Amino acid sequence: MVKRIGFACKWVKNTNNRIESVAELNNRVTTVSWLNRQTKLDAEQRLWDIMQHNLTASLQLVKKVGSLTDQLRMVRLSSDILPMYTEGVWSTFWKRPDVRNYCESNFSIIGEVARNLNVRLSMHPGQFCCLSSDRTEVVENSRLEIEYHSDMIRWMGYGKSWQDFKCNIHVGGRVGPTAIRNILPKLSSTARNTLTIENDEISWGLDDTLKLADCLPLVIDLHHHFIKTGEYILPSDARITKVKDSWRGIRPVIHYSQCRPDVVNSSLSSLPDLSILVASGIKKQQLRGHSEYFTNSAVNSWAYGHWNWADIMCELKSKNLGSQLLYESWNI
DNA sequence: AAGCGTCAAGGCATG
DNA sequence: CATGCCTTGACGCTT
Repeated sequence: MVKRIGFACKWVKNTNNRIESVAELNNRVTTVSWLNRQTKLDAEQRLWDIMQHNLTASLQLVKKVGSLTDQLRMVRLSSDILPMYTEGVWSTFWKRPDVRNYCESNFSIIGEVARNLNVRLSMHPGQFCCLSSDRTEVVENSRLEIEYHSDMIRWMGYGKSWQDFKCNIHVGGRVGPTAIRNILPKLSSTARNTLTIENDEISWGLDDTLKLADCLPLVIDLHHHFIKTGEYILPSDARITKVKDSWRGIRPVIHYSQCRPDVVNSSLSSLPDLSILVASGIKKQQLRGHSEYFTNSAVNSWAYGHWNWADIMCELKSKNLGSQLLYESWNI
């Protein structure tokens, strides 16, 4: 069993101590408002160009990750590969048969390469995907967002069996875990095979996501759990056992990040104490932010204990650079 | 070349 | 009720 460490969405390089995006491995973007200012022809040409670029870049990214040592072969693909896929007006572009054919054949290559190179892939619909909203139109839009990801996952040849791919969401919204449970029968089999539920740091924490352990795998975000509760949860904790069991034999994935050292402003070799930080006037909002690198060695030592039972997705500004450093510090 | 304003969507915190 | 923030840069437009 390979123990993996991964990163999210973007490949960067270090140039003169500055983190710099590598264009040919990363996505291009556009905005609805920009598209609306163009002629339909120009706008659709732009979407076509972005689609071509992003699919090529995603393939190159998977190949790049596939060239790393086994334990670093894990990456989250961006949700922005096909911009406006679920937007009210421009979603029509993505229904064109020529567009769908292009997506289908190119995503299929990405999936094939990932499987050949043993790269573990995932995706993560963003904050606007709220399956547990109390507004029906928001739930419906969120369902479409899930199915957008499911289309990409299916084209890549995943979603055929339980957790051959991870598509991670938060509970989101005001209704709570029950809403997630209730909507599952309305989702595609691809979505039901790939969805995972992550605890957040404000509304729905680990105690809430655990209520879904019988129907979906749970992703514990160690940082979110710390921000919400102040706890450095241990691998031996009974709740961790429940999280692990929710994956039904597949090696789980957890998320890991650290507070920004300039916000915490304390020793980098001891565990920050949440209650002391909050008492000193630091807002939880500020503590939510992710650091550039994993500079706190005490927090790293604690997180290391979790690598035994789960692959670790790093959420860092320094992306692949920071996860590589973490791997090097752990692989002595 | 450099600087600045803009960006689909939800929801929470703040005033 | 209205505004700003979260995340976060990348892009396009102006100077």
